[in-house]
Amino acid sequence: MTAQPIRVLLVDDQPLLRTGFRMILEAESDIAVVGESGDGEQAVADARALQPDVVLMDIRMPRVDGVQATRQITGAARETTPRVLVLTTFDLDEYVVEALRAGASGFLLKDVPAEDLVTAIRTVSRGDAVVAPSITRRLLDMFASRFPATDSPTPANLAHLTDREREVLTLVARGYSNAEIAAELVVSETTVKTHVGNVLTKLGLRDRVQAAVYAYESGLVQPGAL
Amino acid sequence: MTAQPIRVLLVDDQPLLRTGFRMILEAESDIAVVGESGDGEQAVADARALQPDVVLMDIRMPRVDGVQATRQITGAARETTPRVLVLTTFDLDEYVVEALRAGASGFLLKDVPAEDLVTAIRTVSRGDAVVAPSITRRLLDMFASRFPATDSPTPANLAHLTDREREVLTLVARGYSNAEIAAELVVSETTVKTHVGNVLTKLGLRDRVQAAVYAYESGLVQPGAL
DNA sequence: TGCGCCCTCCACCGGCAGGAGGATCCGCGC
DNA sequence: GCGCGGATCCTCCTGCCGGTGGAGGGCGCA
Repeated sequence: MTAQPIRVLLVDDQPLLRTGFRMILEAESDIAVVGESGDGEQAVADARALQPDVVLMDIRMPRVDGVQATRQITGAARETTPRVLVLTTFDLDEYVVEALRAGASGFLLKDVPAEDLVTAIRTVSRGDAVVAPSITRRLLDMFASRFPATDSPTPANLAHLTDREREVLTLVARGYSNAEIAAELVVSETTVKTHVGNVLTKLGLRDRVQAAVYAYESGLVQPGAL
Repeated sequence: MTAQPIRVLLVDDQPLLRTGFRMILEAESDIAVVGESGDGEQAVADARALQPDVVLMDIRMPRVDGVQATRQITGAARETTPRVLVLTTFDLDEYVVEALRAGASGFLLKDVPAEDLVTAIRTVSRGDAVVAPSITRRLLDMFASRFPATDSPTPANLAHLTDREREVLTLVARGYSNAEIAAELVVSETTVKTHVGNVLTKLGLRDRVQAAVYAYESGLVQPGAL
């Protein structure tokens, strides 16, 4: 695959498991196990010293757990940040989400077939991500529940707004006053008030606070887009 | 694998592509292509009539596009909802997210190796999900950026609020007036105004609209939780 | 050409919001 | 006991917001 073999660091508190993985991986000509770490703290140090391409990381470990170790490894601002492939015994959501935030490039269950493991390592080393199917399912579900909005891209009422009104609404939802919106759109404050009034009437809302809430709830604006 | 073969419906506006996929799939003994649809509208009808286990759905199509068709197929409240495996030519985020919301069980790029395609169909038919590695990468990135929450559970400033103030803030973020909040909390409106004033001062905001926005942006309240 | 929709702007007015300033009560820690 | 912070309540005042009513200009469609 590559001229240089993929450098892998094994991190697990069970030596037996590390040995098992090592045997699987060393059977592949393009993969080289460059080290083993027994806990998170050592893993962080080893990752720094050995500069592996991929870190195979158990999530449950003494001292520093896998999530924290992942955070520290991926957080290190270096040229070549190792990719972290997380191993979980159970597909617990909490760990998955945490590790994700920590910057992991993938998740596998420990009962992964040897073949899939090596494939996953190659995938991750390329910069792509890999997630066990059963975990993917949950991820997608969480994702879908997070973004339920577009089912009604324009919740009926939103469609009744003119472009200008929708534009004003988004600015209201940023916390702008009428005067600020007027300045932003280069029109008079009176005009802004007209638009805001129309929005409130059309959406059946009372004041601009409810309009801002509506903007978020309808998906017109989304958290983080600020 | 199963006694009954996996029933697959092919949806793509290019007949040539359908034929190609059909040839690949029919070489597998546990997979049966039960139909082909040339556009989204027909796909919805076929899915209803043929009751496939898996729908292989192109995203770009005339009339009704793949996202809409997916929504209608997965949205149909029936015993056995077909799993939808979406095919994209490019790994465009927009389509992926849209299809996700629509209830798709997976995403593959059209240049997927034949072997991976059949594996994916088997995975999806089991109820698991499958996503092409390059797309997974993006999904994880979006995920991580979407849930920065735990890193700063309380964006510093939020922590400075008292319980009562935080309570008032969440009600402000629901679009409640001071009078309504007073009624809800069974205190006088004056008290509410005091709390709101404290919140604005502590968070460095100007008015309740900005407070509502802050509540959403900080994650104190979340869309859909209404 | 005329109708309708949208964007633009104005004046007037009532109301709620938010700031200033001060006050009481309670619980907690020194 | 005393101080401190939080929750509760009050008045006065200013200002922005939102409602009402009206008006002109541009653009598309019948």
